[in-house]
Amino acid sequence: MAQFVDDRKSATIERRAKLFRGFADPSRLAILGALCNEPLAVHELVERTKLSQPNVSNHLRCLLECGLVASDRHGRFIRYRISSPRITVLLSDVDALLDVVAVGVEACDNYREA
Amino acid sequence: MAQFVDDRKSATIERRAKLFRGFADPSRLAILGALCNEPLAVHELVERTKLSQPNVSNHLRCLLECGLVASDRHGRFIRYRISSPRITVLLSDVDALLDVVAVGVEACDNYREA
DNA sequence: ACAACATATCAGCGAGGAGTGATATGGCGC
DNA sequence: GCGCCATATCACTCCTCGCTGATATGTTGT
Repeated sequence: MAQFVDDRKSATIERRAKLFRGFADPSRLAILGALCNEPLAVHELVERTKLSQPNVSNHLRCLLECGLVASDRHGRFIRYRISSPRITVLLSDVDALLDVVAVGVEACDNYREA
Repeated sequence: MAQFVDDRKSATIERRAKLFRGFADPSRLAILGALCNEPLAVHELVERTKLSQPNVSNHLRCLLECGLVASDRHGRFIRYRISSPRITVLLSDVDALLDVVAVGVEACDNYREA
């Protein structure tokens, strides 16, 4: 197992933190989760996530820039999809971890209930 | 592969987001990373992460409440350790994902450089 | 009991980011 | 070309969270 760096200013750590923040929002998680099942156009994402259209677009731009999703134009629709299966793996890992720590996480009030 | 829920208000998604937020901070990542290598007392974490002592304590309380770390008193020291190997797995998977998307994540300016 | 060290707690400040609403751009069919 | 639909952009507000500084609690040796 690779040793982890511990200096908070390390570039490695900052990259990790930045990536985690990409996932640390219910709206983006909803979008990513939906895209893990199947590629979808924006208006479909709006329907399923019940977010406003500008909101979805904003998040998609961010996810696109970060390389977490990719997009193809199909007529006047733009279809978004997960860029790598590793994302699905990551989400599954979180669920696995939640099996162990879910109670504690619920209880922790350092973060509000979203 | 399990289907992911897509409604942003789902309890599942909110739990995931909350857990991700636990990891979405350089300071906590530094602490967790250090603890992945070996159990450590607070003052040792302070040395390695170069964070202030109250700051480390605050993060540790959060991580403890969330069940991500555990603690044992040894004399006047309190030794903290990772609560589950799944955490190490999660961190490794993030690094794996970063191998693919690191460039994009660096470039994305929706989040500042921490 | 007192001094010294280890850790925890808390209030207050400051900054980053999520959501909204209005608006702009772009492609399609008639 | 003109509406219409799909998507993107932007300014603004509110709220949340991380850090600091001062202080409290706790433990060990002498």
